[in-house]
Formats: sequence, C-alpha cells, structure tokens
Amino acid sequence: MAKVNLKQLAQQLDVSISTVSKALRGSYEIGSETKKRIIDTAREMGYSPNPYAGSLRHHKSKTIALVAPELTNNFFIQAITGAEIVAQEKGYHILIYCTHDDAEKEKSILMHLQNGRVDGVIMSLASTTQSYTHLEELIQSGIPIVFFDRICHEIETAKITTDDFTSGFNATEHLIQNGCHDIAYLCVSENISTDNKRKQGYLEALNKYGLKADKQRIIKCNGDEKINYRKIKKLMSGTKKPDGLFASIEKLALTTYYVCNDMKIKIPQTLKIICFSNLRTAPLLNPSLTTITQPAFEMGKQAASILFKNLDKKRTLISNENIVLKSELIKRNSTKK
Amino acid sequence: MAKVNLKQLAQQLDVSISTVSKALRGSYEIGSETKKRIIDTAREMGYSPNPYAGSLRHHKSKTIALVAPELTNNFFIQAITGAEIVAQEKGYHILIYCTHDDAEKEKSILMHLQNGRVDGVIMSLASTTQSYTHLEELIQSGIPIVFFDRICHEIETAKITTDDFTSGFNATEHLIQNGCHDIAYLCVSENISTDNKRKQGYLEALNKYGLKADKQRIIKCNGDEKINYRKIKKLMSGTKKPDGLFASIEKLALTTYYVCNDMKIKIPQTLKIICFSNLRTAPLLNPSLTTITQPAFEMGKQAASILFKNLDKKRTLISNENIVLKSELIKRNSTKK
DNA sequence: AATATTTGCGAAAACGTTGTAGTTAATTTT
DNA sequence: AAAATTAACTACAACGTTTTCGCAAATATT
Repeated sequence: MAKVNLKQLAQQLDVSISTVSKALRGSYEIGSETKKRIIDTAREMGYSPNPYAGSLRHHKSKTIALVAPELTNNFFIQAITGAEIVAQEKGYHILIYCTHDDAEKEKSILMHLQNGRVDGVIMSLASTTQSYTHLEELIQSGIPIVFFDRICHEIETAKITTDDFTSGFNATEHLIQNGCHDIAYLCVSENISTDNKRKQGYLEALNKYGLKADKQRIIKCNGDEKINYRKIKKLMSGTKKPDGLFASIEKLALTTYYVCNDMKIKIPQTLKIICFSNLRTAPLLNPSLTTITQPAFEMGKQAASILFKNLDKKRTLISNENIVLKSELIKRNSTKK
Repeated sequence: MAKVNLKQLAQQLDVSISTVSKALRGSYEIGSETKKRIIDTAREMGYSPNPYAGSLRHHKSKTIALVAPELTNNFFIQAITGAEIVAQEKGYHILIYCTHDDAEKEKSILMHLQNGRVDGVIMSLASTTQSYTHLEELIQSGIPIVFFDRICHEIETAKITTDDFTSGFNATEHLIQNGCHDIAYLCVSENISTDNKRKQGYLEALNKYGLKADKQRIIKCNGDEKINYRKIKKLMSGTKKPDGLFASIEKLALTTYYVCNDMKIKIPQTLKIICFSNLRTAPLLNPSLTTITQPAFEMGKQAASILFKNLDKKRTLISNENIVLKSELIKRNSTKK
C-alpha cells in the first residue's frame, strides 16, 4: 500500500496535521506518549513524506545533477560511482545528464537546471565548450557547481583535478627514457583544461631532454571514431614516423592499437604507447598498455563531499579551492624498451 | 539572474497569476495579444516553472529511477546511456541508483522511491535478491517497473531481455565444435534470470553433443574478486582440468585471464574461453576474447521507451510483455581451434 | 429588444509539507 | 489566591503551480 499522507495519518490518530508533522520530526513540543503513538502508526501505515512538498517549502531538493561529457568511459563511470556512494550516505539523490561532448547540449541541460530542480551540480566540461556564460548564469541563480577533471578555471568554486602537468611530463619522460626520440601527442581539444596541462607537461619533457617539439606531432582528434582512425593512420604512414605516442584519452590509445594491428606495426618495438586510462583491461591487452591512471573513484567522492558539505551549510557560493590528486603511472609492455 | 516565478511575472505584467499560467501553457482562454505579451516577458525574465510545484499538483515528477546492480560494467553503462538519450528526448529526468548487487540495499532504495519521487523505475535485479515483496509493494503503490536483463518473472510488467538460452547454447556449442570436451560454466547466482537461462542453454548443448554435465564444473562466483580468483585457480589446478570455459559475466572471464596468465595456461591451446561481454577492448586482449555481446544500448532505449509511453498514458500498470533482443556471438582468438 | 452564448480574464482551492503564532489547560511562582 | 510560566497541542499561512469556477463585457441569436 501507500500514498498515505500527513492528513490521513492525522485523521487516523485523531490529532492535527501539525502534531503529526512535528512528532515525526521529533519536536520537543509533542508529548512523548503521543509522539510514540504517532511514530508507530506512521511506520505501520508506511508513511513516507512527499519529497516534492518538502522541496517546495524549503527550496531544497536534496538532489544534485552530475553532468558528464560521456558515460561509456571508465573514468567518468568510476567518478559517478564514487559520487553515488557519498550521495547515498548523505541522503542525496543524483540526476545523471550526458552532454555527449556537445557544448550546445551542455548549455541546454544547465538551462533546465536553473529552476531549482537540483541544489547543486557536479560536472566535467564538454570539450567543445568555449563560452562560460551558461555556467555563470547557473551559479548566479544560486546553484553551485563543483568541477572535476575538465574544469573551468574562470569560475570561482571548488575543482577536483589530478596532477595533469606532472603526469604529462612523466609520461613523456618515460617514453624518452625507454628510447623514444620522436613522440606524438594525441589530444581531444585545446579548450579543455586537462588536455592543455598534459600537453604542457609533454612539451616541458621534450624540452628537458633536448627534443624539439613539432606541431605536426600534436594531433587533435575529435569525436568521430573513423576520422580519428584516419588521422592516426596518416600519422603512422609518413616517411618519418614517430616512435612514441602519448594519448591524452583512453579511446585514442585503443584506436592506435587498431591502427597498429591493421598496419602490422609492432608495439612496443616500433611504436611505444602510453595513455591516460582507467581501463580495467589495460593489463590484458596485447601488449599490455602502460597507463596513467587517475583516482577517478576518489575524485567523484571528493567532488560530491565538497558539494554536499556546502549545501548542508546552505552555502550557495563555494569558495575557490583546487584539490589536486595524484595519478599513477603504471608501466606495462606497450612502452617496454 | 533567475528565481522569477508566476507571481512576479503577473505583477510585472499587471495581470493575474492564473492568466500568466494559462498563457504560458497556451490556453485558448487567453487573448492572443495578452498571450504574446506574457510569453515575451516570460522569456525575457528567464522564467522557468518550478518543477516541484508542478509535481506536487500533478503527482507526476517527470523523473524516473534507474536501478542497476553495478555501474562499472559496460553492459549497464551502455544501457543507461540508451535510457538517458530517450529521457532527454521525452523531457524526463533520470535518477541513478546502484545496489552494488546487495539485496538489502536494493530493498532500501526501492522503499525510498515509494513516496512519489519518481514516476517509474527501470531496473535490473541484484543477484542476491530472493524475495520480491519490495518490488510488488512499489508497483502496488502506483509506481511501474520495467525490467531489463536481470528480470523478475514473477511480476507482470514489461521485460527487456536477450535470448539468453540460445546464447548459452550457442556459446557452449561453439566451444564443443572447436574441440572442447570438458566445459566449465562460471556463473554469479542461480537466482538471477539471465544466469539460469544461460546455464540451461549450456546444459542443453552438452546434452545434444553427448557430453555429460558435471556439477563440479558449474562454479558459482560471488562478488569478491579475490575469492573468485581462488575458485577459478582451484578449478584449473586439479588433475582433470576443463578445456573450455564459459563465463556468464565479463568480470569472470577477465579473472580467468589473470589466473591463466599467472599459471602459464595457454589460451586457447589449453583452455578456450567464451564470455558474455560488452567490453570494447575484447578484440585487443591477449588473446582477443570471443564474446556474446548483448545489445545493451538498445535494451536501455527500449526499456525507457516502454516506460515513458506508459507514463504518458498515465498507465500505472504495465502489461506483461517480453521483449527479447538478439545477442551476437563474436568469434575471436580465445576459442580458436 | 430581450435572451443566449462566447470571449477574456480573475479568485480561490488544492497538492503535502513545515513553521509561526496562537490557544488551552496544567503547573509553578509570587 | 492571583499571576506567570510551561506543556501539549492546533490553526493557518506559505511554498509555486494548475485548474475549476465565476464574472463581466462583448457578441450572437431569437
């Protein structure tokens, strides 16, 4: 059964609605005997308060939105899982939205969140997002945002990232130390914060070891799988091919594996590959893939924790805070000397 | 800006609240001139109706819950992605809940959904779920459920599955045809519908080819990774080892890969492996993994479509309907002769 | 010209809560 | 014994919508 509300409970118990409400919230205004009686029958009748009535009164929904560029990606899924666990602990609910890496869709989703459906937002930017007015507007309308991974520097709030510069540097250095002299960098977009930092790390490492950076070696891959495949194939077809490859996202490393399979290019003998990835199967690939693995789960947990903490304090503006977690470079066979 | 409501709009326009409300919903009661004036200023002032006020009036939230046993699994993620796309099209919102394959948590989550927070539920059962009263109660309280993959036969509603029996049969037959005589089956739980059907297919194939079924060859693996590892290791350590292995879920095949790696067992020479999986990296594993791949994305889409269609018609009871999609057996090197 | 209908709008109730401001009756203080 | 306090409860407004009903003025029908 169900759909029992305060009114029905009150009728049943022959007390007023307010009394029932207060008793259930443990108010000291209600005598302990009545309180017990009310609580008991409430349980008996399976009473559960209508969340929307409460939301309407309090302008709080106990719900947050998690906005991610894609879902079919272990990094984001692990982050979501982390956030979900914290949400269940704290009694919050999570609405999931996927921008499919499309700035327009991102804008539209955030617009629809301005009306109080959620109390706050955890998000990672779409790679095509250029303007930040939709983010500012959301915050202006009283809904705080916490960013993770693909953050927006321009906005003052909490941001959870990993040490992308250092990781980019380490990844490149690792390739160099294992004998690479000509290293390509596969990225998604110059807009996104992570990609940029990783590239800077890459360039810095090249510089440190006296390798010159070549713009031709920085390949921007967009969303379409087939176009990426062709771009990478072209990269591996010239007379001067790279002997190392650093992919900023998992998907691009996998595409490279396919290209190498098809072109009979041997990994790691001819090409060494390293990649940002949370793939569980990295150790089982042929060859096993050297990865920089981000603490995605932890990032999701922290993002959620910070958001909830602020929401519970009724803070609608979250102070600037950069939380930087460490990624781990896991050496495997794809970069073996 | 924001937080503008009907009252403020009405004040600004010097008309009544009802007039504004009606105009915005395109009522024929309002003159076209006034209507235009209202719609224009509403847009100007960035009005967006408070969703919870509407929900309270209509007892409809335009929100559904998606309850899955785990998130870090490509099958469920693809299904969620499918559902999310349909939801965005239809103007619905999706709350995500993860049971972590725990019947108690599942129960608790569903209990919390009885109060009208969602209009309907899409779910896949936890493997430990034995009793179905919490499902029945939810439906009794007017919230319809659509099941996908791990369904509950006992409850009358729409269910989206794949042809698990046939797939189980085909998988086993494939192993037999490639020379296996002693095939183990790794499963999660006898409770879950999919597992059961797959096992029946497995047994049927053994029977057809005159191989006798051995209870020792049916290994029940629970959630814990380490225990699974030990169970599989034990399986591969006896004097009489299986020469074929059929895993009902992805995770178990991967664990088997690890076991074989560690024990220097050669796949497919010594052991052939086939597995239900939506892993994108199946072709890149060492060796590439033969899979039965479910149309997860499509399953999510269909589950959502059916649910929304019923909700839009204000149907709170969904008629029994079994939608069975076809899985695909993709032959790769892990089962090569 | 008297009556009936239509058009355009507003008042107010309702959805299920919560919290403020009473209102009794019992108890304590003076 | 009168006044003040406290304890235990209730009435009611409010949150932001939607919708039913009502009402006047304008128009159409006899």
